[in-house]
Amino acid sequence: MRKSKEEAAKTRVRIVHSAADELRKNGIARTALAELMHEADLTHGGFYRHFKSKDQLVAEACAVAMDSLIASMSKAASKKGTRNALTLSISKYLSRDHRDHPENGCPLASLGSELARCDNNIRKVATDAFRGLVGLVEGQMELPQRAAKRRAIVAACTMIGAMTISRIVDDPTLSDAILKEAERSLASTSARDEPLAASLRERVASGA
Amino acid sequence: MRKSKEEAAKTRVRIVHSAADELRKNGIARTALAELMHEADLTHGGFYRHFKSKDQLVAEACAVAMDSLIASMSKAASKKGTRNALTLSISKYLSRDHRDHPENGCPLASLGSELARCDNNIRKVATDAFRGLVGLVEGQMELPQRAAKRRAIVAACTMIGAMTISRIVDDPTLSDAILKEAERSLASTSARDEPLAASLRERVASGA
DNA sequence: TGTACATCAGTGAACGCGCGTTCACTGATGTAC
DNA sequence: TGTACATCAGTGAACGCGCGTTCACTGATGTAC
Repeated sequence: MRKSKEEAAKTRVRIVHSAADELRKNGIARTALAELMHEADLTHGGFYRHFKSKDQLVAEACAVAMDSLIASMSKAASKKGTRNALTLSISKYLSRDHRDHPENGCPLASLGSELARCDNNIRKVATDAFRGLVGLVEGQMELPQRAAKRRAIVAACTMIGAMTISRIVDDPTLSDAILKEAERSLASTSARDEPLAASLRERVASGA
Repeated sequence: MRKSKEEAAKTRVRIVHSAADELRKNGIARTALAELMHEADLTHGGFYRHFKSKDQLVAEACAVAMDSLIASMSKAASKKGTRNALTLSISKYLSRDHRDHPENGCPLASLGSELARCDNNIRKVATDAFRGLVGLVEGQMELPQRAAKRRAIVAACTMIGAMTISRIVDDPTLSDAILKEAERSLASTSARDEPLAASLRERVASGA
């Protein structure tokens, strides 16, 4: 039955990926190791050959999930068109597709309140994940570094909060509005002329 | 052993309140009925005399929790001083005290990601809770109703997101910064002259 | 108003299930010689 | 290069615990007459 080291390494990766999906879909507490191992075409007994605990897997899966989100946002940002990179990134994050597919999305949005009660290791990974998201946004702002970072922190919180709430809300119209309004509000966050642009955009949007 | 209707009604309220605390402190999945009944000085067997399921209790506790948060924000907003009502409300929400005491705070922040996976009844209550928070903020804005509502939705998401993340993050400096930056960013949200004020505030803050 | 009976709030034990973790086992891989 | 043995990835059953829910019971309250 023993597998080669190479195969074992692949198995490990498969477990982490299936965990990343299951965790974001069902939450930490409701994700069962047996189910997640089955998803990776394994029986649950073998789990502890690869990880020392469920918590360790959660930490790794969280890191992988955020890396993949950031990669997909970066990819979206590099699309050619009239809109700038930051607008594209934010629009990707605040999309209905993201809302409707938490299993491929931001772990801070799908696991946020649970992460706050996790062990130190997981919180460390989650902190890095947040820093990663802030870094992405910050890097796409056309602003001096300090101001960019400060705005990026708030923008990331708005994105995470809006995504979380849009999934809770049972009224589809409100859910859509949350995403749209957050996107519009953040659209101005990148521009150096933010204030005026935001003000104008809002007047146009409200038909005033 | 039977208690009078009056006493039974008080017992019920006690259970809901102890649930509101326990749930916000430990999350939905990790809150055990036995523990929460013990907190209300009861044995767990009597639970089903008052509620038909844990989910029903979660729904009621969530509603009570949000009502109490909104009351405390309103109270904070009515303090005399130079700062306006909205600024005071937001400052109350984004306080370190709120961050450090989830058991008395916003259920959308402490339970957010779990609520997204709850049953319809709970999500309905959570939706009302969100609308309540938006309503409070909206009502304190000195803006035409439509614009106020649109900004209030985003402000509420930013507040909830910032509070959630500030509790996850393992770096106290970053945690404080998240709250502070969100507060500063939202400070301008109430004023009709938002854009310019925000811009000036930011320049002053960054020492430019 | 008093009496007899039904109701039901609260108790404490038990049930049953899900799930994290452990364990004995298998047999292919890795390694020492 | 071949051989003997150790290692260990993966299996499948079992353990043990936590917890939501149920249940028989108690005795005070509520109610019908």
